[in-house]
Amino acid sequence: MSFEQLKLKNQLCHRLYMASNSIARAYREPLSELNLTYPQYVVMMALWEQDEITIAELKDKTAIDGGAMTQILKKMSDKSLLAVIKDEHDKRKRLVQLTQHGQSLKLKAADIPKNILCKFDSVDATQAQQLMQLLDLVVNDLAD
Amino acid sequence: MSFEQLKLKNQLCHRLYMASNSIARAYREPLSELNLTYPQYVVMMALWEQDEITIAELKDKTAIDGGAMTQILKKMSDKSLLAVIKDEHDKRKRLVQLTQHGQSLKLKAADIPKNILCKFDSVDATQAQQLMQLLDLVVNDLAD
DNA sequence: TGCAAATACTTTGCATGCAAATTAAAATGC
DNA sequence: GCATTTTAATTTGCATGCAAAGTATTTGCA
Repeated sequence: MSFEQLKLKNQLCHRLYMASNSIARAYREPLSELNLTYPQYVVMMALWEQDEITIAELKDKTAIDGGAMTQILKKMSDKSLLAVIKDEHDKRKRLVQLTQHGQSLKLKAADIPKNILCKFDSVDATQAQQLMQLLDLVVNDLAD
Repeated sequence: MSFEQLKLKNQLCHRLYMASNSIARAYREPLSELNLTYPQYVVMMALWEQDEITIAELKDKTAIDGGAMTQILKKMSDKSLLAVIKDEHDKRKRLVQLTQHGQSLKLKAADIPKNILCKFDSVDATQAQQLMQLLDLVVNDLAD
């Protein structure tokens, strides 16, 4: 038996593993200038779109794990990027709110996506769109 | 300014992040039956293809970080899946060798890829191929 | 009304991913 | 030949990703 199905070159999962790590690595340098890790940047993007949302909503938007989210928000709060405040209507919930500093960082981050995209010599805009659509299918099919 | 480029729905990186985590999560259950984590499974696939290679070659094939690789190999060695032996020709190098147990696990793993693939209701074989090709472009463009 | 079940988070423990520092050994260069 | 550089791994420290257990509230319902 050749076990073709077990060869690394045929594994979609391994491609995703490498691509995800590669792109996260590519963001590392530009994000370090903002003193942000990649997941922290994802949280910031979510909050720049909509501020003052609950932790649960933030988890939905970012797909970041709950256990990790607590730690990430704590570190971001320590850096005065945001504040986590109680929801008076439902004391189980907590609201996440950008600080002035957190809001102002949006301007500094504005050029990052462009600077990453310019590294893609072989992938044009159409292919990038196509790639995102295919990835959405994968994510949806694997969702519970 | 709308800052479209900072919206999560436009981030290829976030799609990759979610897709990679999703698929790794999908492997978790079937792999737990083999007592393997996902990166350990990747190491096994590499060794099933070619046994008795150096750690450096294993890193190349798997794209697993060196620091992590040492830990992963130690755990796999503790589980008697493989052995790490000295290379007598070059004492800097170490060779990784599957045990009988490690080799025999290949049969039990043979059905895993199929069982994952059947979760993809929306992605046919052609799209999966296309997706892998696009991911290869991304990885290559981001390679140093 | 009162209690079990569901929610929203936090905490804990384990397994990476990654950068940087360290160690050991081999290859180079002068 | 020998010091310098390069290569191969390991070690260390930090930041997640994730499952499972724990805590505090709120809902649902009998």
